[in-house]
Amino acid sequence: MKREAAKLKETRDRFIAQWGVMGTQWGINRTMAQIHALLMTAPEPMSTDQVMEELHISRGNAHTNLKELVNWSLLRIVTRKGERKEFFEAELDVWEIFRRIVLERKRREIDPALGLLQGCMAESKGMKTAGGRAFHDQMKSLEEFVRFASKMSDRVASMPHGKAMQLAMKLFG
Amino acid sequence: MKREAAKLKETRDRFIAQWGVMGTQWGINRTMAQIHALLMTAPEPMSTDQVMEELHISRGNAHTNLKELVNWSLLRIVTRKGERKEFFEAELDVWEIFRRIVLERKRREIDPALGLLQGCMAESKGMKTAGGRAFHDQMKSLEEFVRFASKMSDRVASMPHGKAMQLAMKLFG
DNA sequence: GGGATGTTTCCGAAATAACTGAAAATACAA
DNA sequence: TTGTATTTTCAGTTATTTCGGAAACATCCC
Repeated sequence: MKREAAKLKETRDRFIAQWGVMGTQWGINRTMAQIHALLMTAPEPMSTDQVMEELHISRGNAHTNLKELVNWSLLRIVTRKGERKEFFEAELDVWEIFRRIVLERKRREIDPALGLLQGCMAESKGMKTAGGRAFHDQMKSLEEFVRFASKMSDRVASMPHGKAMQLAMKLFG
Repeated sequence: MKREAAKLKETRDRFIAQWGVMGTQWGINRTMAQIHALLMTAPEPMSTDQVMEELHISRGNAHTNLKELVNWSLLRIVTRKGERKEFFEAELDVWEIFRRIVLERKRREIDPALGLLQGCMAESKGMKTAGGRAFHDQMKSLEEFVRFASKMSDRVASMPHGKAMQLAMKLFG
C-alpha cells in the first residue's frame, strides 16, 4: 500500500496544481483555486498552517484566500473541542458547489451589468434621432436579456438537485 | 437636436467605459470589452484607426483585441467595395452573443477541466485505501457534473432563440 | 521595381494583480 | 489583568498582464 499512497499523492498534487492554472483562466486567482482543490480532496478539515505548508505559501496569502472561499460559501469554518484554531472544510456536493458559484457570479457579474444597462436605457429614453433610438433599442435588448439571465440564475440555483436533473433530462429527450 | 447628440455621446461613453471595467471583473481585458461596447453601439462598422482614435489606444492594442473579438465571433470583418481597409461590425442579436460566449467559454474553461478530471479519475481507479477511494469518488462526482455541464452548454447554444425561451418559460411556470 | 496603404508582430514600459513577511489586533485561558 | 495562541491587516516586493510604439510584413497600384 506504500505505492498506492505515493501514487495518490502524486495524482492529487497534479490535480491541485492544474486546478490552480485553470482558476487563472476562469478569472479567479491561482492560489484560491489551489486551496479549493486541496480542500476538496482533503480527508479532513485543515488549518491555515497546514494549508500554508502544503502549498508553500505565506500566511497572508493563505488567510486571504481561505476567507475569500468562505465568502463564496465553498468552504466552511469548523472548530474542534478544546482547540482555538480554525479549520476549513470544503463543500463536496457538486450541485451545492455549482449553486454557490452561480449565485456568487450573478451577484458580481450579472447584477452590476444590469444596473449599468438600466441606467443607459433610462438616459436614452425618448430620443428622437436615429442614432439615439438605435442606441436605446440596443440597451433595451441587452437589458432584457441580462435581466432574464439574472432571473434564470436564481431559479436554477434555488432548485434541489433532483428537480434540476429532471428538467435537464427534458433537454435531452 | 444638438443637445440630444451630446447627451447620447455622454451616455454612450459611460456605457463603453463601464463595460470595460466590468470586463476586467469577468476575466477579459478592459480594452477588449470596451471595443465590444463601442462596436455594439456603433451606427456602422468601424476601422482599426477609428477604434484607435475613439478609445485613445495604440494600433497594436486595437489590432490584438479586434482580432480576439473576431475569434470569439463577437465581431465580423466587413469590407467595402473599392476600399482596402477592413472594417469591424458587432453581432447585435443578444441570443447570438450569448450563444457564442457560451461556446467559447465551454471550449476554454469546461473542456480542459474535464480532461484533467478524467485523467485523475483514471489514475486513481481501483485504489484500495480509504484515502484513495475517497479521492476517486470525488473526482468521479466532479467529472460527471462537468461532463454534464459540457453537454448542456452545447445543447443550449445550439437552440434557436424561440425554442430556448419556450423552455425557459417552463422554469417559471 | 518602388511607393503607398494597410496589417501583423514584437519587445520594452507601464499598469495591475498577487504575494510575502512581519507587525498589529483580537480572542482566549489562566 | 497578563500572557499566549491565533487571526487580520498592510506596506513593500514580485509576478503577470496589458499596452504603446515602431519595425516587419503583405498587398495593391502605378
